[in-house]
Amino acid sequence: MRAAVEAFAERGFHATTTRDIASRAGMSPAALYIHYRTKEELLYRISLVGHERSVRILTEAAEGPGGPVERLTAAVTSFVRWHAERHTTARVVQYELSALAEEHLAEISALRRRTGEIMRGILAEGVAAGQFEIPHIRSTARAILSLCIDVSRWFDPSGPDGPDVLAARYAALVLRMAGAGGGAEAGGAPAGTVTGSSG
Amino acid sequence: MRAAVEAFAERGFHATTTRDIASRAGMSPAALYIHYRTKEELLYRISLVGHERSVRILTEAAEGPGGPVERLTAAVTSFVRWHAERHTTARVVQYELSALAEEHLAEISALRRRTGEIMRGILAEGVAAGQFEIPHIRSTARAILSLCIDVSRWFDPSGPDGPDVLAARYAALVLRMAGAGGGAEAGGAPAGTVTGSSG
DNA sequence: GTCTATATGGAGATAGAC
DNA sequence: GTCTATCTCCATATAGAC
Repeated sequence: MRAAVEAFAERGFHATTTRDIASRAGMSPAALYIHYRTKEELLYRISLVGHERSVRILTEAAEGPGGPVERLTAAVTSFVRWHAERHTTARVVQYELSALAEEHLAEISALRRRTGEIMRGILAEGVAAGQFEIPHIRSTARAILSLCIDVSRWFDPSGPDGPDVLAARYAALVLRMAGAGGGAEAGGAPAGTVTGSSG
Repeated sequence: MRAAVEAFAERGFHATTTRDIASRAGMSPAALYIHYRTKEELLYRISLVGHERSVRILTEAAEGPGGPVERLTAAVTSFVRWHAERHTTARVVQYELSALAEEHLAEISALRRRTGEIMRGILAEGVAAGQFEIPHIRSTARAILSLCIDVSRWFDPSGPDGPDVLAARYAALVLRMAGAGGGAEAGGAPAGTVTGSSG
């Protein structure tokens, strides 16, 4: 499975051969079929684990300590960090959906809808508490998730910023998108500044 | 070429067969090879045209009328609109880079670097003019472009929001990311509100 | 559970007539 | 510039010994 993740991430699902996966795993091509019935099932397993992880990350943030600001910060921080640290896996999880069989895609799509719901929940909570100012929750939630997901497309581990730095910067950007920061410190305050306590 | 764009967008480059492209174009498979030497060259042409268009869109916005706020708004609006309206093409342009031959990828990469430079220029101009407040220009520019590009991945023409509505919402989000809006109207003002005149 | 060997199908690309 | 017919290669997946 690790070999398949690497190969799919490098070349894409369709450009990857079962021979490539097998040789990375130190096996013969035939040995793969003991563990997975088809190449697509291998992709499905990878995709399922990754999507379950995404839902878990966001759920833990959404139910975590603190108020909406802390929860949104936690959600973006850990979601971005995962997409950066595990950009290889994430790339397969996020960009190879069209290669899934129909019934597998349906199952995965349900998990993806769940991530949208969780993000909208965090934003709505913040608006209700008067801590966010968001003209259109649905679009904003989608934009935030889009921003996080796309990290896996361009992230380069040899680049200047590591996952933690990137995650912090993105969390600050997202707080701005959500109109957080109260009415007092706008414009002048550093984007990293966060109101509220706890952690 | 239009047939190839459609096929690549639907299935991905590697999953698309030359027979599929040919039949969409109402040709025999052999006829393709009169116009393009290989399937990869077809992708390269599509990618090149798309990237040149991206650079042109951003350049026109960056050199357009008004100040930094108007220019950033114009850049995001037209860039997002293109990724939504032409999401089929954009998907191929943005997500099939790994299928390009080495020398073609090098040429395309130069154009992609150019888009980053243009966006950083707009942001730097705004910071210098005191109209943007941006802790880290490079990351912010990359995030803004990432946000726009990723539109082509998820955009659904049958969804509730058309390209124009989406573009306007994204422009408003991006102004927030840039810390625009002066120091006066923070928190309370609708995200669509823009300071500055001209147009 | 792994191997070697292979069945089977379909891919990209070309030949040569028109 | 387009066609039909086809070459050649390599893909996924299986068979059967160990």
